[in-house]
Amino acid sequence: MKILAEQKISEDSQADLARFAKALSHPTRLEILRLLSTQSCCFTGDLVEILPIAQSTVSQHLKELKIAGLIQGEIDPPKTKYCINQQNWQKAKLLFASFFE
Amino acid sequence: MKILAEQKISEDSQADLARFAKALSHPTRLEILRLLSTQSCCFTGDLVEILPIAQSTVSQHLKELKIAGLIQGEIDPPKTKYCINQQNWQKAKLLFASFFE
DNA sequence: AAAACAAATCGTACATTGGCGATGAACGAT
DNA sequence: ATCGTTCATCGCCAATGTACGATTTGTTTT
Repeated sequence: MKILAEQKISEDSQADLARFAKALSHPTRLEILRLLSTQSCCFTGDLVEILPIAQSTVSQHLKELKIAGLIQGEIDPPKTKYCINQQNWQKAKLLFASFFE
Repeated sequence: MKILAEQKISEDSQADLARFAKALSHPTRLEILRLLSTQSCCFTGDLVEILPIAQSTVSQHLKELKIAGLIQGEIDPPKTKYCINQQNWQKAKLLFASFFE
């Protein structure tokens, strides 16, 4: 029972790790995360200015990062402010670290 | 000059990180890497037996992992033996660790 | 109510991925 | 030389990802 439960957890962790890795697998998303983790937060508009891609594309990458759980956005009308989701950021950090031993 | 060089290195590292993350973004590839890192090596056939997917698909994932530099294969006719590429494995480990601070 | 702004979403185009079966290539054994 | 084994590659397809411009949504200001 215990062993089965642990296997289940391990499988889930592997799926989680795959999802996090997928979120990190695009240079633009890495750049967004790097910007958000150095500055504590960013408005979408700031990112659009910095990144050499269209506003709609930035918005889409932000959406993916949000779905992956790595960032969170709060509306501060008329702007939206994004920051790292610290809880999942730590979780991802741990998952990667333990994957590499 | 030094600063520019460091920025270049940093950009390259980000691209490297994205490529590593992409290689890790599929559960099957994570499983392959996990198997290879616990046992020191594996024949393709062993992986095909363990994994619930077709031989050709396993072979394709192995190819991707090889291109990403995370594994290396040596032919031991008629079999092929795969193992972790330790150098790039360490590189990936460091890149992920420093990305998460 | 209208205009202005920020950001999300929609619709479209194209490239890439992930899966499979079938075929090909390399090699050892018969 | 043929056969069997092992693995890589090919061709195909559906599904997903990436990018864009255009439009919509939501809010503030005029």
